[in-house]
Amino acid sequence: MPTKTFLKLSENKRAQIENAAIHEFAQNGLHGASVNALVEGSGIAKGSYYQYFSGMDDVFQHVLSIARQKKLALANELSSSDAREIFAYLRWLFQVEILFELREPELSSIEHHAFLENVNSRAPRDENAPLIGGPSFFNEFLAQGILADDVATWVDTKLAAHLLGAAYHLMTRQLIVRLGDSADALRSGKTDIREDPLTQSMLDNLMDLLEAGLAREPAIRKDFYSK
Amino acid sequence: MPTKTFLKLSENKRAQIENAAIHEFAQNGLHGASVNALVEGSGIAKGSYYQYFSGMDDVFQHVLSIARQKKLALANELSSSDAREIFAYLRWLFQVEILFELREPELSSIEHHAFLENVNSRAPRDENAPLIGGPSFFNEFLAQGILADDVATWVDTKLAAHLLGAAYHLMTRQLIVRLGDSADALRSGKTDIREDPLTQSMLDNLMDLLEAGLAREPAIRKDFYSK
DNA sequence: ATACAATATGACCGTTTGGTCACAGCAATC
DNA sequence: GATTGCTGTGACCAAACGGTCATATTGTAT
Repeated sequence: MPTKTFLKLSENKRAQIENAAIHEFAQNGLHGASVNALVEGSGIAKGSYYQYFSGMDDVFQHVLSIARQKKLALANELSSSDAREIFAYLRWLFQVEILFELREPELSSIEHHAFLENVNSRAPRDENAPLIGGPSFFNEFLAQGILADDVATWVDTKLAAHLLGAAYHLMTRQLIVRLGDSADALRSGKTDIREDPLTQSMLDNLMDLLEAGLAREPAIRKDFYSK
Repeated sequence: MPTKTFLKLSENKRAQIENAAIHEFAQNGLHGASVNALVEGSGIAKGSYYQYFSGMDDVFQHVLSIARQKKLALANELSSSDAREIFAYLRWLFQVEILFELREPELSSIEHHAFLENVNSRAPRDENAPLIGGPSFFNEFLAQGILADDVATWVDTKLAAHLLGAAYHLMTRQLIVRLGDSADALRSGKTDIREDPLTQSMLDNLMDLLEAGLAREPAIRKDFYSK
């Protein structure tokens, strides 16, 4: 984490440093970034930089925490109408993710980088943080779903949690591509995402895919094939 | 692609170079690898290396093609009993992927790196290659499924294709972790994956998740909730 | 005004990076 | 033996890398 010296910095100076880091990491991820680029982008001396952060990892973690903070704020802003039902909650999660990607594309990119670079490594995950979209998050999510009788008991929660995690992290960009021109209205807030027909129809489709797989007994499913 | 000089090399020398590259890329991906490491691992002079390849990308593409080749060979080896039904084919795909990860973990890692680094970048995908697991592959897969009446017509194939792609690339390692000790028997070939109860039960669960979402009319689904 | 601590600075360090190139070795042709 | 063309080599390059540190500047307490 940053030193106390950094935390004492003036608002705009800190913002300048953070924005440069956000820009760099969003483009190149953690592994692709360079300290020199971070420093030059910040407009301060290199020595100062090392007085604020212990190294690149430190900066990345800090920026990542900013991203998560902002997403949390956005999530609070977009209150969910009926989060009790578990698939309504999942749908709400995707809406938050879409809005976050639209409004804070760089911070969103950083989160994706963090997720993917974590997946990529064979190192054991950090299970300590029950983060939104993290490895243990959807596990807990599904466990709750079973308790609430929204998810079928036969579902292998660990397996399904990974499936949800993959969908959660990899689907958003595709959804946004599909939004096309109507993305602008969502980004600016002119359209409420909860009432945007295109978004909702895509989410209908996606949620149907997921919900059908999670909510039903396979024996019952087999009896009522669509064909 | 490699120069003709490289293709004229003796078997063991070429293998030595390729193995070094495989090792390096499996560990660090394309972006994390270094030319120097590739050269030193190969035991040849740097000048020679640049006589074989135009640069790191070139080596990576070559190694990637090796990986795809080997996976194809493995796929041919593991003949599918009933590939006509589309979900049986999907199940077979996952089995191939599991075996590939078990028997050629480094090549598999390279493939995953290629996929993830591609996802990560905002650059447009290469749609020219209808590769197994590639962006257009599952699209075509689902289109066929609809024709064969295995997939419901209401399914948004592009959306679902991305979901399948995500599952395909991110689930395998989790599946293998869950295999635990029985992985060794599969790796050595002592157990046929098509008859391994643990594998099949996990695939049952995974396929149920996917199949239920893809095969059924949402209206029908809603009538027959498991609860 | 003085003293002392906290902060800011960029020149500088050794290392590693991707890439080149003049030269050496070698086999085939004349 | 001389000539030619292909292959192999590692010293060498400029640039970039992460990181340090003596020094300069600023802030604060006395």
